[in-house]
Amino acid sequence: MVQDDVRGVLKDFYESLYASLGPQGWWPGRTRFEVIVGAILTQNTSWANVEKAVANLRRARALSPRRMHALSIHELAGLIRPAGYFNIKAKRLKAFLNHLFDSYGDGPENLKRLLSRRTDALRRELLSINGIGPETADSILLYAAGRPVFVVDAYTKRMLLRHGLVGEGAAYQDIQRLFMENLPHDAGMFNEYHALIVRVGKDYCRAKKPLCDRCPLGRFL
DNA sequence: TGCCAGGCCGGGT
DNA sequence: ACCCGGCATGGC
Repeated sequence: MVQDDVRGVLKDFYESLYASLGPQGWWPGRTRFEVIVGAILTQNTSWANVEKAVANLRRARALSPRRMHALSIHELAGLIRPAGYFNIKAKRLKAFLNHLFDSYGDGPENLKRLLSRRTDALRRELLSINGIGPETADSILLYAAGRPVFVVDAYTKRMLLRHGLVGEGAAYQDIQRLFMENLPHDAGMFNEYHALIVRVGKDYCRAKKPLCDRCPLGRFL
């Protein structure tokens, strides 16, 4: 498939999804810190379970870097239990907070200073934290820092696979490049595009039901 | 009732 | 550079 076809298809997907479902208003979190917490908690986990964990954190007044940092890893694990993998994820949240406070101090501006680094440096820094991989880092870049970075997830890969735009062996970077080399680097559009893909994946499709009637893209997912 | 959900790490080849 | 087992809850 030639480059212009890919470009047109990616653009058509976006327009079809947006036309049928409208703006999704992501990320579903109130603050930048909450976005980061949600990004870690939702790793291989349904958002419904993440919401329960976030509600627990809110009830415990633990949704600020300082308050969460003050919790023991055991207390934190107890609060995020509904999100699954709670021991691992408690460790990952702690790893992020330890990095934040060690490198940017304990002042109220520490998160703001981290998130104002240049995009490529920030991405590498996030990836260096144990528990933050490519998708989590890019979710933070796009949804917490507002950078024009395309977020790739399992739904994205399935969409491209089922439309024959990539092969089974396609890596995260391959898929991200496909979007970023063929679309304008517009954070608002990348925001909606990823959110729309997830919306369709969640509401209209199943992993073992490749073809789904009612899907805005016809054969999508 | 098993399968799946908005991944990532660590150890092994 | 891949490949794989482990991590865990809740909804359908």
